[in-house]
Amino acid sequence: MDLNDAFYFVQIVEKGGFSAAARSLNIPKSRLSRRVRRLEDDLSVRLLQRTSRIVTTTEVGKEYYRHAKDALARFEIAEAAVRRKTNTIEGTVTVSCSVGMAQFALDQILPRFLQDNPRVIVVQRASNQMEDLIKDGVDVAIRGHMDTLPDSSLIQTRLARVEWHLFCSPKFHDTLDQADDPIALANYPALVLGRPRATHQWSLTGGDGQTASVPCRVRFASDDMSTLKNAAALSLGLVALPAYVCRSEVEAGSLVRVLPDWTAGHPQISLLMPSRRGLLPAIEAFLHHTKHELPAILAGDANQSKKEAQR
Amino acid sequence: MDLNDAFYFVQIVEKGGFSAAARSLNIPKSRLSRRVRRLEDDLSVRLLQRTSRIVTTTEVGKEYYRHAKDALARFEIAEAAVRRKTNTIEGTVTVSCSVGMAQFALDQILPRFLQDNPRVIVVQRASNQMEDLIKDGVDVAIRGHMDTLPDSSLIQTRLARVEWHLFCSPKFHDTLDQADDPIALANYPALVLGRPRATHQWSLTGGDGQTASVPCRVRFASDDMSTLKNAAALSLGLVALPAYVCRSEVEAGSLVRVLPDWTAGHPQISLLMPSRRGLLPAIEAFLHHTKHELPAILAGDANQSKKEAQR
DNA sequence: ACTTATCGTTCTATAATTGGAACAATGAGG
DNA sequence: CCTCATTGTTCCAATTATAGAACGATAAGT
Repeated sequence: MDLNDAFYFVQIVEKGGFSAAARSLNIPKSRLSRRVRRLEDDLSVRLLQRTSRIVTTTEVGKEYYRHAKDALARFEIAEAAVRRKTNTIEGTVTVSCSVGMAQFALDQILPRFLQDNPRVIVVQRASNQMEDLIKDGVDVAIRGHMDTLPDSSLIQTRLARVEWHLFCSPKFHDTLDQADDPIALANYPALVLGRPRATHQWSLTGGDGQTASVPCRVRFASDDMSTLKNAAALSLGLVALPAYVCRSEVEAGSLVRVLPDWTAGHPQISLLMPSRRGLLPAIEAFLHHTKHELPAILAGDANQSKKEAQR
Repeated sequence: MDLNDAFYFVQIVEKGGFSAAARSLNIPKSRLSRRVRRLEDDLSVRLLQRTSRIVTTTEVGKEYYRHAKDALARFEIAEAAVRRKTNTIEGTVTVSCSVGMAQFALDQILPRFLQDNPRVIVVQRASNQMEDLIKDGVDVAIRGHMDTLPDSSLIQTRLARVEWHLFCSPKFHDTLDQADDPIALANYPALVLGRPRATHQWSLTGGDGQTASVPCRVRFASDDMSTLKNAAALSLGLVALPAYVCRSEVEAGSLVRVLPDWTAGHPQISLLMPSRRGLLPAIEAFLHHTKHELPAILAGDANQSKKEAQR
């Protein structure tokens, strides 16, 4: 009974196929094919039902997967325990995050982490669509979300809450009829993140808890926050963005905040991990670093901002 | 990173030495020696301190042993879970069949199977369109078909051949011009299964092998055999249905068979499975049960029919 | 109704692992 | 002090697993 067979099997289940697993592990798929067959022969039961096109896990296969995955996690813990004792923080940490997070928050965090941990390799996957952490081999994901995340199989840690504000250029600000009433902002040209819905509107929350839905006219929609920011600076319209994304522009005066008493959302930023892998020292180190550094950056560390302003 | 190395290491720790472990496992000790060294190289730590006389576990080795033993225990649990399932008739069997088959044949078979196998869960998927067994996780499909099935990757077992007959109500039967000539039935209102083609016709086969194609006028088309049967009983027209579907109505006198010497098709009923290898006992039990019971029901078990008639 | 891309499996020369004997190191018993 | 049995390690022919191409099957794209 070869324990590695179980490992290969788990990889195939998680990656969703022989080829996918082979690519991910950088091994030929002929090996996987043979090893799984041997495992099935040993157990004298079919674990994967396969055609040339798709692979599905049988009832027994699911059962075996659950336990085997658990066993493998223990092995990783065993290895991690040894590495910890030998003070070797090394290995690869794969981090998933949104493009915006990459550009405006992790750009400050990751380089420092790499400096502090010279033997760690970081692979960053910036993407705006939430990927399957396990299938894509992601160790840590940093995501913003409005409501509580449903996925229960993931470990989640709250990092910070951020505020979204409305911004526009000073020049555009002058053209507003009234700059203190949400309703008055209706039907101004809007620069929106992502793909706009038919009837786009801003959901604003006032300082005293009151809410307002302001319909707007989509002038430009993009996945990229930088581009939106530039468009706003060129007076093309109003844009709702996370406060930390626009901080430097506001300080530099190229953007001004519209409706300073209202927010355009305050999502929770969470850190997600698949199961126990977080105990690997390199991942643990990344976790610690991020938990320690990210909230200050998202909140807009007051001291640092002031320092920059003084210079 | 070879997981088996960890297994060998644990054995050596538990048996107290390379030779003892080798004897216990019935493998040469040269293997153990090499594997432990490789494990130590991978972890870049010494796990066992060995002289030619005595073996002691290092501090890190003890730590690794604790976790690795734990992981191995999980693997045993995984294997045990599979063994249990392969030794017990239990688990879930997913059965795909046509709606008609579900209503008029499996309705008698499945309850008995469930009674006989109390630890088995059956999931029935009644659908008139052939689904992808593997993609949809179907263990067993029961299908009727005229010609040989093409799909080669599936295991197929012939269960029975059934006959389709023409039926109508006694009252409707009286209105027929001639009740013994296929040609004379042309253009009577027809109740047809499925979606009717532009030119619908019955393909009839006589007792002596002669064939006839009789065009007909579609009055009502439905996917549901029950509804068609009721419509026929209400004298709405002629209907072609499997004999076993209408047996009780014929015995009760609410339907009569038209052209008793002619059949309207005699499809093969087959049982399909994704693979023969590593069958779960529960599925095997279902197979056996179905092969044993279904042919009699489809053929219209004479004894049982008579018994029911006598009561 | 084609072509194309991708899937899992199979084939075979090649590379890695293995078993068993020989090995040096060690301590027990006389 | 000197066997001698037993320890873990090393060596090399024989076995076994492997990589990579070829393969048949299957969807999707055109």
